[in-house]
Amino acid sequence: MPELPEVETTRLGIAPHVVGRVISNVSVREHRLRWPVDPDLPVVLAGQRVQAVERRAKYLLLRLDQGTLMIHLGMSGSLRMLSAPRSAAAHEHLDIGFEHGWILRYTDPRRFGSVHWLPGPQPLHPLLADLGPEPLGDAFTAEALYRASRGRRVAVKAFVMNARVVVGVGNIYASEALFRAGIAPTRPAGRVSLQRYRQLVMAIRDVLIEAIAAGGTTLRDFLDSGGRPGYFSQNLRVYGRAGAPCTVCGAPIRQRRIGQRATYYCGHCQR
DNA sequence: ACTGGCTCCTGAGGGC
DNA sequence: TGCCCTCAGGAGCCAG
Repeated sequence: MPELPEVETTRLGIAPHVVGRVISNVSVREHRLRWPVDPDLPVVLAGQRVQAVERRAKYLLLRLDQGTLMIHLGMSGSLRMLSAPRSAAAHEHLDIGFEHGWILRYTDPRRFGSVHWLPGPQPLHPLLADLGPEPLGDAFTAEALYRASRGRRVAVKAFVMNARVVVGVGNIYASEALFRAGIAPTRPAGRVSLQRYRQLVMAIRDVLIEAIAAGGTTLRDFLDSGGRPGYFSQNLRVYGRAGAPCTVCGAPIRQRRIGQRATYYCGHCQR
């Protein structure tokens, strides 16, 4: 489900409800996520105040008094704010209850997501250690992409989806950004010019910013922390549009698999 | 060092 | 209505 805009939408949605609040009780109904949830989590979290809600890549980072709660939503995860207790339905694996009565509820049918407790002030968890720059930050530049891509034969789409290159570019927005930049997704990363990487960097930034402004993309089931869908799906130009006319030239949008992921593109506009 | 392929898991949708 | 197959917004891990 979530790509970076959906994670950011979630962050913006939960922060006003939890920052400054003290955790009163935590219940874990299902420990078997991508990695097992620490059985001591309820004891560890109780009594701690939330200082901030940050994001690194697609990881949500809840900064608490004694450390960081690191949450990944995987492919099908979501976080909801509940204003009062409500019995848990299937796949609603974890609740974080606060002293003001609200509950942060984690749901994840496929259980590809994760919840880690990182004790200490500035934890550098192994999962965060080798991540590339944030796509909306200053370190994400065409020059850096160009340099990192020389000699690489991997398809440029797989290249920009590699979290060591740049984080937060998932399957939907990779197709969308490459379309906007006019670059064929199959083109080897090492055979994209600096000028075209400039186009791509701008396109990635634009598409992510627009998607965040629209509240993310709801394809099947994405709902934000208040239970509302995102509206960016109305702005998708290629993703999920196989056979439909290109919005620029009218040629049918094509679909193929790159790196085991569905990829959409215009064979006429993208070279 | 790269690259491609596999894997975790549940649910939805299509074909028959 | 039911069964079987394919596919799904992530990403860590492994063999070659």
